[in-house]
Amino acid sequence: MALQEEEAQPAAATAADPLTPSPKGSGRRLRGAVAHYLGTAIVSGRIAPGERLTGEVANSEALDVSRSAYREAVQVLTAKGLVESRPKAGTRVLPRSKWNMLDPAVLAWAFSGEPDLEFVRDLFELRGIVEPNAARLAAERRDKTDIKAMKDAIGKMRRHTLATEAGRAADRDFHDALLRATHNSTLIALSASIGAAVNWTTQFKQRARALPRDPLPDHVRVFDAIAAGDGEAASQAMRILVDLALEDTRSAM
Amino acid sequence: MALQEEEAQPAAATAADPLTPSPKGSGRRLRGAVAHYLGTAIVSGRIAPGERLTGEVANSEALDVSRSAYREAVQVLTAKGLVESRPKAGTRVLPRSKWNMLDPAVLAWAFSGEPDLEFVRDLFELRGIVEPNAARLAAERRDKTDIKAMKDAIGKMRRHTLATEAGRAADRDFHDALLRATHNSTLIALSASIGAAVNWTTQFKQRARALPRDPLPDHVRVFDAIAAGDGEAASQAMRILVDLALEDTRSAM
DNA sequence: CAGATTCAATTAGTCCGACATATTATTCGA
DNA sequence: TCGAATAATATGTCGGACTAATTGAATCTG
Repeated sequence: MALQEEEAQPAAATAADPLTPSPKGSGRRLRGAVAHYLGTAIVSGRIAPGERLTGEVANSEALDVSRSAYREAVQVLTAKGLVESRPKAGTRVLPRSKWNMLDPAVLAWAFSGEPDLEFVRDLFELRGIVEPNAARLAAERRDKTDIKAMKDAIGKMRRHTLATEAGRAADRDFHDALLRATHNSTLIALSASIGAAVNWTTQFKQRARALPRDPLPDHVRVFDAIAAGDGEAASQAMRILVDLALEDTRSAM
Repeated sequence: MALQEEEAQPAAATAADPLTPSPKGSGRRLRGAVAHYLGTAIVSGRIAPGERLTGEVANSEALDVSRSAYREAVQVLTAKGLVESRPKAGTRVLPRSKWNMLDPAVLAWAFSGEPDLEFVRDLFELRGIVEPNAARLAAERRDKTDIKAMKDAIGKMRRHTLATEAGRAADRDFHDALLRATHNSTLIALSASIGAAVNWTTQFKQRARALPRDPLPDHVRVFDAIAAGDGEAASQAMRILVDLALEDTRSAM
């Protein structure tokens, strides 16, 4: 039940260690680890909506952190709509409809374990709606900087395969650059969410050992249309790209 | 500079009172007031990206709150991507591209003052992309509960005008019910954001004394198409609705 | 006996003061 | 001039005490 056991312990714990900040030393801050622990517990369903989580005093000392750190972690969850705290009533998990599913951290928690297939479908549906339209806007508004960013991402994708982390990063960079090229702050805010979907998808396809298609040509087609300023073509190309990605992922499931 | 002055003070403060939780008593919690204060200060641009806000000790005592409460407020801002804190370096405002613009609280802060016209345009663009497609999905997936919720909202819209708060709430309810009818968790998460846009828009049109169009027929058309299960018609009707709303707002600016 | 009211128990909210830790900036030495 | 040890500084964490709000039960009243 402890957070950072004294030193090397033969990994004898029956239940999975609740908190281990990160491999070497202390990566993120302590409260970040607590937030991650509670966040994954909630998103994964281990603590169901409506349930009351243990009181601050008890829970904080069970996790072996100060009440201050624990509370700050809970504030983060509250800010993301996962829980709600009231005196005497305690801290309750809110219904899923209140959760900020598009928050990058929530997405990370959702994907840290076995992600819900239905949720992956939802994210793809969002991509299918947003990205083609975003591509159209990008084609109309992109400036030299945007084109360069996308070109660089394409170049990196060409050099690295999707099996490597660098390749996946390049993929994410491309979609990120595209969203930025729309110069729409709300779409840019969606970049992190869509990036998470893209990233997890490719990783999943890798894991399923099903990498039948080279995604590069699709991306190049989108890029060319945007660089040429052809909104309609960009939208069409992006729709195909997303559809194919969805198909690949579906078949890999 | 004080948060809650002893009692009735003749409002003699030169600078606007930084924190006054809410009219009667203490509506939201203290840290909520601090977060609101800092949040609006950042979103409104009074503290520009890259700037460093005053140290915790100094700032907390300037606001007349404990350092704990102040820190918890900062955690909220951190969770929403507005700031980033590191030891010795202090707490800096992050670039706008890192902000969770779609977070309900951030939207509320953005609309608490004079909202940025460009941002309103961005939100409308998002509506224009998301809502027609959402209407299509809603037409395909809605169940009896969804239809009832939308029907109720339409009924309320019929009874109250948009000049009243009840009318605006009904408008929001309709769009919220529509997004929920898609049964897509990411779109439901967008409901709060889109609702904020809808709400602010109608309010703005009211303020400009320009209420030329009765929005009810448009909404009814969307509802009928969804109830009938006609996705294409629902999408078309919603596109018209959003376009008209955008046009009205644009002319009111 | 049903309903409203008071009251006490519980839990989060706030406060304070101290120490630990991580970075940056500086200073010293090769 | 450059690099490494060092000091200063702001956040991070801790612990305990007290406050305030809310709930649920006991109690009083109609």
